[in-house]
Amino acid sequence: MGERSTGRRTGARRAPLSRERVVTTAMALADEKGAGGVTMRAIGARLGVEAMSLYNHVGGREDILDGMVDAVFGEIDLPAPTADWREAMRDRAASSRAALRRHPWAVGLMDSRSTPGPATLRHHDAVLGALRAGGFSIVMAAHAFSVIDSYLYGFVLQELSLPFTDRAELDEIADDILRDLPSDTFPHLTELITEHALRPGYDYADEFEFGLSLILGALSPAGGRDDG
Amino acid sequence: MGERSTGRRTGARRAPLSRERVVTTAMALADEKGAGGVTMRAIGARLGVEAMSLYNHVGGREDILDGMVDAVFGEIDLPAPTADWREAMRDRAASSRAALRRHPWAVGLMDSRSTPGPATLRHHDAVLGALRAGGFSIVMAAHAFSVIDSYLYGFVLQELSLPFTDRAELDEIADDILRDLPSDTFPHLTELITEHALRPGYDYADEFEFGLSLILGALSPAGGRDDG
DNA sequence: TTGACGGACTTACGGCGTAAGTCTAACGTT
DNA sequence: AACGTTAGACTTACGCCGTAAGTCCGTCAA
Repeated sequence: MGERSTGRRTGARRAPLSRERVVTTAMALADEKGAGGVTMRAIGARLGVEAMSLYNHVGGREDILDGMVDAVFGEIDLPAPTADWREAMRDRAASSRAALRRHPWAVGLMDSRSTPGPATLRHHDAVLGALRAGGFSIVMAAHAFSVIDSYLYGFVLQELSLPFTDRAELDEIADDILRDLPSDTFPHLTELITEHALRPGYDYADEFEFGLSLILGALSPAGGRDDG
Repeated sequence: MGERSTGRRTGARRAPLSRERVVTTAMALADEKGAGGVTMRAIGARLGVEAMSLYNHVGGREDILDGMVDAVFGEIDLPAPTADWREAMRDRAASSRAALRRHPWAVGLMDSRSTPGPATLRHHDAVLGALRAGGFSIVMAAHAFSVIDSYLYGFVLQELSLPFTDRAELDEIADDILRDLPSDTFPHLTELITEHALRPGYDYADEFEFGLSLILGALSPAGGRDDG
């Protein structure tokens, strides 16, 4: 049993594991192979370690997923408390959307996770702080937080579940749908596709701005629909 | 090998399988045990059949999940084309939210599914039709559809990922958070919890109405922020 | 009576998360 | 230098999972 050594010498140790390294590796794996690629064995392989060794540093798979979601919140720029709450919200929305698009698995993970991590809590606290600094009462800040975040997450969710990723795929899918349907089965859908989505400059991502402006424009610290 | 019979007699046949029966059973399973409970073996067991028999009627697990999502869309009341587009949108939002809460696994499934089924297409067509009937142009209808649905899905997503389900759990979680934190680590979060969420009548579900009214109020066929 | 065939059946494979137990190299103490 | 402790890796094993492949039987048309 002399060949039991795995090849490493006493001097050439591998970097020590840690919860953070495990979570980071899991994120890289998810970015590359999708949420389904995150398995204990795959993470271990990346780190040059057996799956079971991970249990010395994390509580299990669920713990890793929690860590991943929290890490995504950690990547979002915190809004500063400023009088211009609209700009603060706009910046935060852009930063959040960028993070969620960078890690497309994050939205899907969010709805099954219920214990927020420290970065998540810090993020939420900063958003509330920015709204309070903008003159919102506690109740109105809660309202504003809820609308903005709902819109943000919902938009990204839809954006990510579109059956196409670039223009070529859009054209292909549109053709498929139009060919299958007798053209008047779903007249408004057909209309939308032919006269809007297939037009040269169309990009669903552009819709984000419209909705965000609509919401931010309608919100005000006073609670009504006038400008604050 | 006489005992090979599984007990059924020639006369007492079991109801024949079908894609629809498989999907319906899968939904019941998901409603009861969560999305994780939907396995080929579990569905088969419910139907008194081995897992592999399901493959005679569905394309595989993914096909079943597609069918489940489409079935949820099928449960949503279709908006009628009417001049009062705001009421139509309000009714549809309520019906959608009810369906998504009845089947909490649906939102989580949506983001991994990219081929919409017939009920989904019909639903989308009806919503577009209601907006067009309300006077929206194609482009504005696309805008309106996007904001409303983003808000809707995002709200439900947040609602479902709350770490509590009823008042007692809220109190417990709130206590946990407040106890763990040195009270000024996340001052605005602390403030929100103690002075708002722990108040007697608080219920996060109430936030839905605020955001929906804000969005519907700000929308108009003309595209501006005035009333249509 | 016979032949075809739809649909349920069994078996098997590779992969999953993780419970349980083992082995080893480094460290603090003597 | 010798020794016990211990952290953190390791192996093994269990019961799940989705599904590819092949078998077997009851029904029905001819």
